[in-house]
Amino acid sequence: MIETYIIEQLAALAEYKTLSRVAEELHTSQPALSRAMQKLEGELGVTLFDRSKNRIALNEIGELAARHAQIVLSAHNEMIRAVKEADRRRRTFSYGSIAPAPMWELTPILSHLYMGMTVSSDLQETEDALIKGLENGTYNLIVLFRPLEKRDENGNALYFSKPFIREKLFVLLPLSHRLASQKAINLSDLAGEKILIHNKIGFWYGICKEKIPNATFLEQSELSALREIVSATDLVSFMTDVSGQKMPPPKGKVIVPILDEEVNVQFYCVCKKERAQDFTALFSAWC
Amino acid sequence: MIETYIIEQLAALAEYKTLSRVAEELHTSQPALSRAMQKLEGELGVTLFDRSKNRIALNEIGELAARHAQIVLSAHNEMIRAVKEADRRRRTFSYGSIAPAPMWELTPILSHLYMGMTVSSDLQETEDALIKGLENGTYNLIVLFRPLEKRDENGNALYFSKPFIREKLFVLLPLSHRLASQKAINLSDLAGEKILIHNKIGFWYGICKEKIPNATFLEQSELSALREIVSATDLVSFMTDVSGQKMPPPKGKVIVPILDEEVNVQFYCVCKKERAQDFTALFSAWC
DNA sequence: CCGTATTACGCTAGCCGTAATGATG
DNA sequence: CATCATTACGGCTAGCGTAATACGG
Repeated sequence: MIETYIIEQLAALAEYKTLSRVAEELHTSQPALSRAMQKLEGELGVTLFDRSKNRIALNEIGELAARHAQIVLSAHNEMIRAVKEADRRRRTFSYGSIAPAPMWELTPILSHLYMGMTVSSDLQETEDALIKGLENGTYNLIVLFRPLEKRDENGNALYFSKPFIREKLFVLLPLSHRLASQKAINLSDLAGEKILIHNKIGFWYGICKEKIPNATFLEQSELSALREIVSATDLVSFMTDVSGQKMPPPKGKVIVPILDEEVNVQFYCVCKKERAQDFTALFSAWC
Repeated sequence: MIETYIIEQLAALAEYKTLSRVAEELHTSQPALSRAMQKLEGELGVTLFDRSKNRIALNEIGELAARHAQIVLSAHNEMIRAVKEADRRRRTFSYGSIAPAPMWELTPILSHLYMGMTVSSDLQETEDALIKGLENGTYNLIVLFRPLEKRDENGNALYFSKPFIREKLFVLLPLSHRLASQKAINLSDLAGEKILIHNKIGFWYGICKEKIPNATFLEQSELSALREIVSATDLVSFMTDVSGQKMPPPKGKVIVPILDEEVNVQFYCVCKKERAQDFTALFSAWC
């Protein structure tokens, strides 16, 4: 049985060539290494080094041993990595969302429900990325804007979906805007406009770009900066009913509802069917 | 850094379930194991066990860790195996031969030339098995009955072949045999005979079976027993000029040369081209 | 109670670092 | 003589085993 520290030293010797260099790299002493390499040869009963009085070098078998040592160390490090990763996952509740608003609601609920655990959330622009994350265990839960109905070959549901909050998109227009007096508009009415938009709003971003022809989108990822620019200019921008509760809409703008069905959204919390019962407490937290 | 003995103990715990059982299997004490498992958790900073006061069991992450431990141990054992195997190979000169006679000559030469090394020789019936052994490193050298001319895609010779001894086959006939008075015969003349034959004579065995139609071969693998039976019966059998030097032919038999070219053999020592220079001393040992 | 895990405690084998030695270019 | 490996030596710690403790079926 070869102890790990010796395997590490052997691999390091193959890399750094001299004991003194290895001693520096591994923060130990030349004599310690000299002894360890002798001990290694003794345990194996095999000569691994060409030695002259003040020079040591791996021989052919020593090189072979060092390559194997590297393999052992890789397995060793992978073991540590995997265990720590598994533990980290066990200690964090991780979910992904297609839009920011559900995260504002869900994270406080989860933090309260799973006390002592870290709650981690990701915003993703596509459903596919979220489903993939749910499948590979990255997410315990995902938030989509539709229930997920996929079934296996026997017709059994693979996922459990639970309605969560609704969210509705509005457009913010300057008072002087040609559409400012409308009761409601369609996204297509904004064709050709210059529009200020936050680029970290999940699926909203794609929907808006898709449904408004020929618009120029001025992107901004800093929320506070975005609000300042909205206030200071006559540019068109967006808000939702949920974001309106979080922060007051800027003065001097008209808030006009949008008629498109795609931006009047019911969100759903989705988890794997077999884990649904683990989340009963969570799913009964809103009703 | 997790020392090997702890990894071994973790893997053993997964297998044997209780510390006391592991203590027996690994020839150590319960307390030593208890401490080591605590130390392991401490180093990883991860809880690996479900504990009650007098019971310990791997939890989910512990099981994961144990599976990885098994992988590390496999790599570890493979390292030791490979190094010892490489060392064993380095200490033995191994060659294969298509027939026994070259071995009688070659082994003494090699033993003398490579003093301190073990000389190991295999008798093989087919050229293919020998060439394969030369390619995969099992043999440093092989003895065939022809030079090996194979070349790589650039027309460079892959092998170096050096003529070795010659050997010629004779048939031993009882004085009363119908062919006993012939000066020489062909193998085909023995068609239909009952023939006593040693089955560990490499390629001779196949050649004889092939060239003598309808003969009945009585096989014997013990050389001394074979000689006794030859002496005591009127069966046909074989010898060669080289085997005749090793031991006197039995009395009461006629020794008749065989004319077939295939049993009048020039042997060749063959090694990989790139190793030919390692064997210059050997190849100049006969000339 | 017997089997099991853990804690307590003293021992010591083994590993370490410093210093000395020897060789080499 | 600067650099490197090895040997010598004393110190110390980490792991050991025994014994004691505690719990559970």
